[in-house]
Formats: sequence, C-alpha cells, structure tokens
Amino acid sequence: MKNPKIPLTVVRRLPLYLRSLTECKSSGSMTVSSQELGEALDLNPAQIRKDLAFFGEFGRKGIGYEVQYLINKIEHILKLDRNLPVALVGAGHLGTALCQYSQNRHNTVEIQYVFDASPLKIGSQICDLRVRPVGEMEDCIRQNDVKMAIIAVPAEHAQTVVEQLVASGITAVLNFAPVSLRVPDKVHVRNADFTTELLSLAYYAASDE
Amino acid sequence: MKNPKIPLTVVRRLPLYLRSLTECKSSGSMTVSSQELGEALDLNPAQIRKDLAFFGEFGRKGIGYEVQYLINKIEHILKLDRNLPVALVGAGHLGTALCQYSQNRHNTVEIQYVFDASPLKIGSQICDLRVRPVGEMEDCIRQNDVKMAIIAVPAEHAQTVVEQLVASGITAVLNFAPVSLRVPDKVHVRNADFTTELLSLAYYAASDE
DNA sequence: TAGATTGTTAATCGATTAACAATC
DNA sequence: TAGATTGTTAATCGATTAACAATC
Repeated sequence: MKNPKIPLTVVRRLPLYLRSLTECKSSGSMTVSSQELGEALDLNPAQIRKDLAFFGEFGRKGIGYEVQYLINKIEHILKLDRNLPVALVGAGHLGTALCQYSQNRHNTVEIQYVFDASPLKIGSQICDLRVRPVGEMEDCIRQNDVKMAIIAVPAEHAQTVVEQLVASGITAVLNFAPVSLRVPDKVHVRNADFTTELLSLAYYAASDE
Repeated sequence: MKNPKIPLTVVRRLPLYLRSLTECKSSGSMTVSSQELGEALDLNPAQIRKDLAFFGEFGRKGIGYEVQYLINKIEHILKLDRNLPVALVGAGHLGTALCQYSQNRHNTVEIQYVFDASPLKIGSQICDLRVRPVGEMEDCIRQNDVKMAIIAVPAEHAQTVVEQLVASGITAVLNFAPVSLRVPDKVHVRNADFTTELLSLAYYAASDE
C-alpha cells in the first residue's frame, strides 16, 4: 500500500505544518525556517526537519523552505491534492457539528455522505446533505469508492458499524465512540473520544488535597 | 501540585482501564487480570501493570485485581470521586454535542457553565443550562472554583479565551480549536481538534498511486 | 567570506515489552 | 504442591534532541 515505515506520530504532525505554513503564506512570507515553524507550533526545529526528511528534501540550506512549495508537497503526501469523500455515520449533534466544520473549510477532505439508523433522522438535511438510511451505506460507499469514514454513533453500535464500513472498503476511520474497535491490521482507526480525554484531564484539575 | 513524575501517556490510559473495568463489573466479574484487561483494550498486560504501579499496589499475585476496588482507586486518582464542574466556552453545534455527552453519562466531571459571545445564543438553553455572556465568564469561574474548561470557539478567538480562563484559575483545558495555544507551564492543554486528525487520516486512505 | 539553515548522524531520552522472583 | 498472576527490574524499541558537515 503506502510506505509503512513512516511513524504515525510523524504523519499526525503534517497537518500542523500545513496549518502553520498557511499562516505564513497569508502573512506574506515566501520562505520559512524550521526554527520559525518550531516557534509557531511549539516544536523542536530538528524534529520538523527530520519529519520532512522522511518524504524528501524540500528545503534549501542557508535559506529555509519555500512556503508554497512545501504546502504543495505536504498536501500531496497527505493526499489532499485529490478529492477525498468522507462518510459520516451518525447524524446527531456531534455529526452535525462535524459536518459544519467539514464544509466551512473547503478542504478536499469533505463529508459527502451521512447515514443514520433512526427513521426520525433519515431523509432530513444536515448541512445540505441528505441523511441516508444505514441500509444503503455499504452499497453507497462501494459505489462511490469512499475510503474514509467517521463514526459518531452510540458506543454499543460502533463495532457493528465499523465492520460494515470495513466490508465496504473503508481503510481509515475516525472513531468518536468510547470503545476499542476491532479491525483488520490494514484498516487505520483513530480514536477521538472526548469523554475519555476529559476524564484524564481531571487528573490535572488542581485541588487542595 | 500533583506528583509530576507520572507520564502523560499513563494518565491518558487510566480512563480506558476504568471503562473496561466497568464492563467487567456489569458482566458480573469480581476480579480481572491484566491479561484480560489487555485483551479487551488491545494493550500489553505488562504495560497495564506498570501503569497501575505508578500509583500503588492494587492487585493480588496469583489472583488479579478486584474489579470494584480498582475502579474506586482509579476514580480517586483521576479525582472522579469529587464533583468537578466544567466550563464550556462556545455554544455551537459542537458545544451542544459535548453538553449532551457530558450529561448523558452522569459523571462527576460535568459541564455546568456555558458561555458564548453571540447575543443570539446568550440566554438560550443548552441541555438545561443557560448560555451566559462571556463577560460573566471570569467572575463565574472564580466564584465557583471551576478548574476545567472546554474551548469550542472559532480558532481566531481561542487564544483570547484561554488567557481569560487561565486568569480565572482554570488549570486543565480541552481545546477543540485548531490552534496551538500559549499557556503557562502549570496549565494543561489537550488538543482535540478533529479537522487536524481527519487530515492526517487521509494519509491512510488507500489509493492506487 | 560570514551567517544562516538544511539534511543527517549520533546521543539522549522515554516508553513499551519481556522476564522472573515473589506469592496467592 | 502446581498454576496463575502480580510488581518490578532489565532489555528493547522508538522518538526526540543535539551536533555538525554541507551549502546556500
């Protein structure tokens, strides 16, 4: 598939670089150094250079990185230079929020299909998208060659949903349900469960004990 | 403040243990081994034992861990045995979704105060909570001794908001805005920006190139 | 040439996993 | 006693940071 030697932690930082580069661009800079990027993102400059070196040589010694050029390169690496439709499963408040974000920033990564099991939701509109019955999900994903999905359903349904998604050809999943999903090795699942995050943050809530 | 030697990565796993233990409990098990917990969460048993060992000796050799006892211990470590009010800033769709989750599972960590800058939102109700004007935020947080906050405002306002929160005594922040926030060392910020996550996931969307 | 900054190697640091004595 | 499983030390692995030659 893809070069599997790239550490996950490196891939996860690429969008941060992209974000910072976009800021540089809009502030008019033509070039930027790893030093400057590091300051903006609170990261070690050596780390940034090393991360980028996994994918090629994008900078010039003594000068730094040409902003637009590096943006193009990272967008290509992340596949953001092509259209990537995303399927959203679960049309609750969270799903709606995700939909809004997805459309606000007109990315190539965009939620294009929304599914829900509830007859109350099916047929309604979320951010201009029609909510479809889960029964149509597998066919729809297959026919439109969708590879990315977001799970925003209750915990008890998440495993069933992910199995359907994987069976339909989904390879990358962002999971908001608070469960550890079982998937084949080839499928990438990223957990984004904020109740879990919030509980762990409680540890850092100062108290007088 | 707190024993600062505990790695962040360990603290972040504690809620997972809690989740798995709760399942054990409801399935009727009185004890559980690190082996079993590891299988349920897809973690190495040695890691689980080592994580717990940071906080004490909670198991019995040859037996495992008493489920309810370990639940109590972890809840205490995470401060979940006392009431922890959370302030939510930003009453959009995301904020509403967060509010719902926070109330559904009647945790001690619960969103109790909601703030927004928009006159359209102020005064309205979100999950039984009145949306307050940001102008009241600092006083409200101070007076009610709130230590945890969630930022669900647009990126351009996040830094201003976090500075107000820190000034009012907040020590733990869950940030949904796609920006790197500047805060004093004593304040813990956890980023939960899913657009960034989604972009990095695109790397794993299989393609034919 | 002097100053800046990359790409890369080596050093450090931290986290995960294996192994095992202790003991239920 | 034999089998299971902890707590903990040692070994491994991986990620971050420092250092520096190459070079713009």
